[in-house]
Amino acid sequence: MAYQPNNPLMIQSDMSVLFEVDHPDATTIRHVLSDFAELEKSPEHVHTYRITPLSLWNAAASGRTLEQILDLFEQYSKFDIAPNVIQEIRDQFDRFGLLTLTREGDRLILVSQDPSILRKVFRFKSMKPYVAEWIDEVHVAVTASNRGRLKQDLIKIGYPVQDLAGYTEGSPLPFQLRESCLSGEPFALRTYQTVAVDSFYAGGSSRGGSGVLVLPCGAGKTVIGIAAAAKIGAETLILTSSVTAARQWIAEILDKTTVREDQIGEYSGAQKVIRPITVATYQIVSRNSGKAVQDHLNLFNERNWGLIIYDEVHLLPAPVFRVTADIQARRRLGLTATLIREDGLESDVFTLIGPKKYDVPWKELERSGWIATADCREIRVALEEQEQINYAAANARTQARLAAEANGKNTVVKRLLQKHCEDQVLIIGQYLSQLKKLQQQIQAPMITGQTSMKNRDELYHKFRTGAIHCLIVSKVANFAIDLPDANVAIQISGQFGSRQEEAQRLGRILRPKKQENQAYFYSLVAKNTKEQEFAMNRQRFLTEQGYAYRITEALPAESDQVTKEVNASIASLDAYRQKKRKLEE
DNA sequence: TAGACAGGAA
DNA sequence: TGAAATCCTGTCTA
Repeated sequence: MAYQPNNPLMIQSDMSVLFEVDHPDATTIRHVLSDFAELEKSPEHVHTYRITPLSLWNAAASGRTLEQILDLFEQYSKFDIAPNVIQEIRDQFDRFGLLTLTREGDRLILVSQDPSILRKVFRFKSMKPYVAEWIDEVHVAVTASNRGRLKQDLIKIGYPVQDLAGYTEGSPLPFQLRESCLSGEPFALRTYQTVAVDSFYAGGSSRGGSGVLVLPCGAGKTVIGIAAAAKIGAETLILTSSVTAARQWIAEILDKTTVREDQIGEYSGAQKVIRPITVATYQIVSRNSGKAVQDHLNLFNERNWGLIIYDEVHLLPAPVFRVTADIQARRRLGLTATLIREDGLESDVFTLIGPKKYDVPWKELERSGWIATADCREIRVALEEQEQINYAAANARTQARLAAEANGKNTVVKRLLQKHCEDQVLIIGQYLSQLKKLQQQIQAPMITGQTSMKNRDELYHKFRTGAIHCLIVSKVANFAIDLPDANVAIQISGQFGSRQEEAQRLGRILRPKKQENQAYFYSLVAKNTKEQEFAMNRQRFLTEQGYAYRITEALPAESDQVTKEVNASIASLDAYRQKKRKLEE
């Protein structure tokens, strides 16, 4: 193969891949590429991916073959590829499955077809304590209680192990999915949900049964978790990130399965009920105050669980990993919208919960109509003259804040509100002071952490029924799962470069719409500031999913007259809607 | 024996 | 890099 100027991929010897995204086959290429490489940068024309050992192992685990990767290179690479790159990919790819962990009676055996591998592994000092007995050249017995820690240490030295040691079945708890919800609506798994459950379970009792499923918000993670539990048919422990999420799980299980109310327990601060199906919060498990920690750890041994589900695995606190390391004999299912963790504990997810088993591309769901089509725009707002002076003089710490609170953003918000006066709009921001200021200017209701639950419910209700069409929300939007759906989101500031947050916020508006299945996501960014860099990092995840951000510049600030007109039009629209609603009732 | 509220943790 | 939200626990009131 020689130089192919029209091909879009450049694979470099530092394991980075440059990808020209304007290529006609970009969608297909991204689909394969994102399975074995991580997106690092995604500006307009050329995206940078990085191939890491972990990304290759995850690819191997979710069923990608080395041939598929090499075919992609063959077909689309601009230059000849340095042999060391191919070698490295082959090497890492082959490493997955080189070592397997199996069971023999109550002993765990580390197996390798190649005796030199085992010798190499146990030359590491950190590995020596695990040896119980060298059975022969290719079989080493290891202490069973260290299953989790052994896997962690193995991955640290670069040898992921395929865990085939099987699981304890757990106490049986047979139940089925209903054919219709309690409301009478018919209920059935969607095709991709069935595929997800099957790929989690695939391979039978030893191979299948532990891993992570990656699904976008709104794709029905709960339903998939429930279906997996039903398939296994054993007592199940579900760990969630908040009490609201826990209650939602309970409600969904009651709604969609034959499980009785007296079979489900909530284990949280409010009540600590352990039943065949128990839903607990991470908080209570990871909390360590005196003797309480022991009580909560016992939760894992309290019953003979056949499955442990980790909801929102990307939020899993480090202490829960420690507990999880000890319970490797139980089936584990991780659910998440993104495997990315800003704290870099991805390898712990890989070893202690399991490898990625299935990944639904957002774009695919969009095509089949399960989620709305999103139009994402980044609008760059110039700083005012005085702001520029302040910005230049400030230290790095205050610079970020100054950029986030740029005055010009408010004007843009007003203009967007005018444009979307027929839509349900969420305005999301990071700083309370900024949100308050905006609130004074546009007279829309606001929800923050301080807003009482009663007040929130009332506002949610009004927003859902359309009595109000614009809601300002603070960081509550990241956690509150009962936040109503909107079709327009305006992000006026965000937390540094959190990709995870960006994904969550977009997820807010992706639920399918009744009429036009179209959503709008605007991200307001101060021009020529740190915020522009943060925004780039934030958008990486969405670019990975195939969303293109269109970047536009805001027009110069407008007069107060515009503001007044916009306010008037919002007020009259609200009044109109209220009247219409009353008439309907 | 709930519910409200404040304070601590991470 | 820092602000804001969460959950949990303990105390007080009716």
